[in-house]
Amino acid sequence: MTIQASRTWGFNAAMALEATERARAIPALAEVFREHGYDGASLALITAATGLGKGSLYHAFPGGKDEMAAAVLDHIQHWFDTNIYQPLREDDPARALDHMFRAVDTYFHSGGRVCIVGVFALGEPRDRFAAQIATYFKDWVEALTVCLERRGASPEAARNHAEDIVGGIQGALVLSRAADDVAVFTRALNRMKTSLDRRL
Amino acid sequence: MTIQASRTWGFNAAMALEATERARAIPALAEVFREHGYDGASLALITAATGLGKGSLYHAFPGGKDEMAAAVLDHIQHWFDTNIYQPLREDDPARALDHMFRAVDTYFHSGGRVCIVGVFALGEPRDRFAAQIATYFKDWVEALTVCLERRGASPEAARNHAEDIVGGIQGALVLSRAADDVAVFTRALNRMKTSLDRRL
DNA sequence: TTATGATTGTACCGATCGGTACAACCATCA
DNA sequence: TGATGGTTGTACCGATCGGTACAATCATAA
Repeated sequence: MTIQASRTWGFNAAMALEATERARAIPALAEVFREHGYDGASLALITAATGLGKGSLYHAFPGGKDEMAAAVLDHIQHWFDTNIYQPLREDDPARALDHMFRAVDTYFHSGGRVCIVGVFALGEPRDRFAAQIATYFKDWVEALTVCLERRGASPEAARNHAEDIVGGIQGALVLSRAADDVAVFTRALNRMKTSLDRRL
Repeated sequence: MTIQASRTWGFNAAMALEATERARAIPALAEVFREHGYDGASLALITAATGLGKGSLYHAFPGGKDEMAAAVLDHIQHWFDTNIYQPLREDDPARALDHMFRAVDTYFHSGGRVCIVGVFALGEPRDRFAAQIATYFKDWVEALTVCLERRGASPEAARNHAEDIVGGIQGALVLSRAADDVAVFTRALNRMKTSLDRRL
């Protein structure tokens, strides 16, 4: 549709097309990496999930699996940045926090979905994507710290609480997945939300 | 030494030998699975880490990688049970809690070491070892709940706090690994320790 | 309609995977 | 010393890995 039309644009249409093809493949790629990890995401699984043959895949991602995973991480980073970190830094603190918890609950399917960045952080591709992994969590903690400070917490108290929350979310994902029970995640999230009132 | 001597014991010496050979290999196996995950732990890495050839390896673990990983999980479960869960259930609560935090800090090398069970829970071998993974966390939460109840907390408060702590430890391992900074883990652990006083 | 160039399915590559088979080895015991 | 049986190194298996090459295909522009 839009793709077919874009073919007639002329000069740099190829670049735009390539970009939209990449973007179109990323959700499926993310799901494969999320469910099988980096090593477990074989080309066979990837072609099946994306519906793209090896030809198209390596046309869009000349760097192979490495570039696919990097693109997925970039996409996630961008999504969290605009949808969660920015509001935490700039919007009304109470509103931004409430929004964050709702967005996190939705994004992780109430704990039924695991965090790719967390999976990568614990697994073997840790070193390959170390920078992107570190940035994801660092930005989250920092944005949340800013938000809690604006809400009245001292710098150290805000940072401590922010680390507790971001870590708590990751831990809740682990426990929820281990028990195969999304209620674990939901409970943990609710406790963090109420802890906002208890802790200043 | 002891192994050579056990060769002359007679009748069921073979079984004892096999058992000790298994036990001797388990620490190295655990390290490989911890650092590379289940899929990433190739037979090449395993033979290198254990110093055992394929012949010996499949003699001690006829079930292959599956049995090796299961043996590692069993060993971990047993270690946590005797060293952490049992004291939580039976010893003086304050002493058991203090002991738990110290043991956890030591076991995970202050966050430099990752939790194999957590890695398995998030990764692809999740279904294969689902029962062992679920038990590990369930037992931990339950033992900790018992301890907090004996310390005076209500059943729900105890359970909530226990889930927060076990989840918090797992989350702190993720964050610590992502940032490649063990201080993150140490800080989180200290905060949990002090939260014991704040929360009843 | 034909020429062009982007797109893609498919055959194939060497490497490595987990696992098996088996011959050589070695300490024991008669 | 020679026979025995547990132990182990090594060659090999089919399958699959990530990646490459390339010919067939297709929509477009002339």
